[in-house]
Amino acid sequence: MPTIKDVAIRAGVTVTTVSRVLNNRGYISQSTREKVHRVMKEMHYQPNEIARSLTRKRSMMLGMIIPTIAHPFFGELTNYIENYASSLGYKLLICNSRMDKQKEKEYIDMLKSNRVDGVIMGSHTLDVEEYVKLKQPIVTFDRRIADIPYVSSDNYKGGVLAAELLLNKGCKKIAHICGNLSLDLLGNKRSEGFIETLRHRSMEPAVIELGTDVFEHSDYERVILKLLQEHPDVDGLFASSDIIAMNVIKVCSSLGIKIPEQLKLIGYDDIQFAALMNPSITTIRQPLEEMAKLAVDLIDRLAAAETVPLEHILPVTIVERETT
Amino acid sequence: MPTIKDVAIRAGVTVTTVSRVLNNRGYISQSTREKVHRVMKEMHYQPNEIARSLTRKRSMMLGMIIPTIAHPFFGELTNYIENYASSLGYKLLICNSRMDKQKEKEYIDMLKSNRVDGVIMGSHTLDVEEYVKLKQPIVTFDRRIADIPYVSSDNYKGGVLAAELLLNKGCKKIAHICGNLSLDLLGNKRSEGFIETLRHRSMEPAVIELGTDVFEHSDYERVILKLLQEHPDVDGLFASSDIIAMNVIKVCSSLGIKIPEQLKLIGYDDIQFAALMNPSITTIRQPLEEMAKLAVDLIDRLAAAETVPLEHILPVTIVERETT
DNA sequence: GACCTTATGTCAAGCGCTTGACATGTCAAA
DNA sequence: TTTGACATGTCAAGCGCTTGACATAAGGTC
Repeated sequence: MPTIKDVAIRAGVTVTTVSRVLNNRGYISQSTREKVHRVMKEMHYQPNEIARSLTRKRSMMLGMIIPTIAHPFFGELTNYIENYASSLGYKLLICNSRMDKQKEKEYIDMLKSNRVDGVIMGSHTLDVEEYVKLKQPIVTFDRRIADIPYVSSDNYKGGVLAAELLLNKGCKKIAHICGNLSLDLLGNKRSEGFIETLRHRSMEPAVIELGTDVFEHSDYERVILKLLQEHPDVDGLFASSDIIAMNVIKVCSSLGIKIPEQLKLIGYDDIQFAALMNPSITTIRQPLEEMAKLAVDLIDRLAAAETVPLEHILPVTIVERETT
Repeated sequence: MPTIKDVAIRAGVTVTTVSRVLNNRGYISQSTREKVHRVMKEMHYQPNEIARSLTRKRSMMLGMIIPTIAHPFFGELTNYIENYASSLGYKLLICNSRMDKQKEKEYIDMLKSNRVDGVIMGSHTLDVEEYVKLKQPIVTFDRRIADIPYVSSDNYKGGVLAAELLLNKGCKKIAHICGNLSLDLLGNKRSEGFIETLRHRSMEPAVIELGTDVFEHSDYERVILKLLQEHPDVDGLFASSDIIAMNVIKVCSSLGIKIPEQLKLIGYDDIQFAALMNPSITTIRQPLEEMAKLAVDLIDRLAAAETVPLEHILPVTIVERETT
């Protein structure tokens, strides 16, 4: 591959001159500029970004750590993040932590070594100090850690909305299935909002907590089956993610429980499949695209040494479909 | 951040010595090695991978270009690729081309500039010459271009299996919905295998081709609706992807067509949602994990200047579920 | 004519790391 | 004592690019 030096020689100027036209700095005559450009074309010159990163001390690279990109929620989120990041000139390095503490740690070290300009954390098995020792700008999804800026949807409000809709639909016996509450995630507020709202109406929902293993769907089905068998009178259910809701539909179908006639179901996230499911899922919609943009903007501003507010809670909306 | 020089000074040796212990080369006494390691720990030293990439002329970075990571097929594929790549020490840069020729071109340039060690192409809007000018190792998914190695499932066989199953189930009027055949993709062989098998039995399926826009699901529904209305007697349908099959289920449900009683449906890919759908989808399974590993291995060998075979067609299996 | 401004370039150090070439010391065998 | 084989380090060039510091020349202004 030709280097800047090769271009300079061929164009009959010095590397500084070539660098100047490359970076639009200093004074360069039109004719020189054109000649340099022509030579670059001729030689198929592509500036070596690695070398540039080294001198500029800026890699224009972002790291993103998530449980797995195969999960539709993270897939959609990452998609938005990559789209927006690339429009700002950033590249995206993805890291599937698989919710493994060790891997998460290794990825953090790797990202540091690669001098990424910032990291977006969507996987949270680590303790506070691990984050803090990271010197790069960080933004977190759905978790508040020390003084690291975070982005989340209004989880509490989402829970409230779900409760109110089930109540309005006349549900008498309500249940809730949520992820593992032992992880310190803001997503847990969905459950809080939901439960507290019901309690205001003197109702106590049956609550079931799932394991931390995002990948084991068969486990989901087992737990849901148990819930539905132990509480056959349940007529309203709030699942803390659309994936869980999909599993509920599946189990109900096998049990012959009709949705929404016998059981009304609400999910959370509004991933694309919520609408594609049969029946399509009523859900609490997170504004994923805005959340993604916000996260990238925060990193961008942090990288420019700006100080940014810590808390970024975006509004949710309820999307009514066929399950209610 | 401390540099190798800082470590050297603090440890009372030269940078060469530190570099040697970092890379395990040459002779280093146990005591020196330990001292250096201790100092690195103390200073929280992290070797600058950018600088290392520059001298080694090896970035240990792979680029992956796909239409969108939000699509579950690519999400799952990318997940496997990242998992395996990271086990070999590679990092993964993702690029969502959105099936946009211009973007695809820009990403290719970007990856070249960043001197990635290889690129995995899963998005194919570009013409042959664009690929060939790329000097890095490339591997392609589902497309044969010049002498670039490619990985795909046995698409033709998949089509045959689907046809045979529908026939065995006694379907009399069969239809097929496929992606856009104008793109030069190996996936088109699914349709070939399917149609040719039916013709051997003197049947001619109704075939509908979808647009190239992977993102416009509402378009899918419209087309499917039209097919089902124009051919109300269709009792067997092969969709060339599970996503399409999901849309079919949705439309059938709205039309009151019972699956599998009135219509038997087969998808392709076996993405996770195929099993989660209601009814769960019978589908042709691609061995995604092996395909992912194979692609990474190919890149790895290409990067080591090995020559590798061009064609890598992996076997498919049919997974029977509730839609047949 | 002296001085300033603007235009157009060149020089060379430095970013953090690797590595071939070279020096020095130690020790056992001849 | 000499020699050779290790063992343990150091020197310095180079990877490709950026950039502050420094020429040089051409016009303008007073």
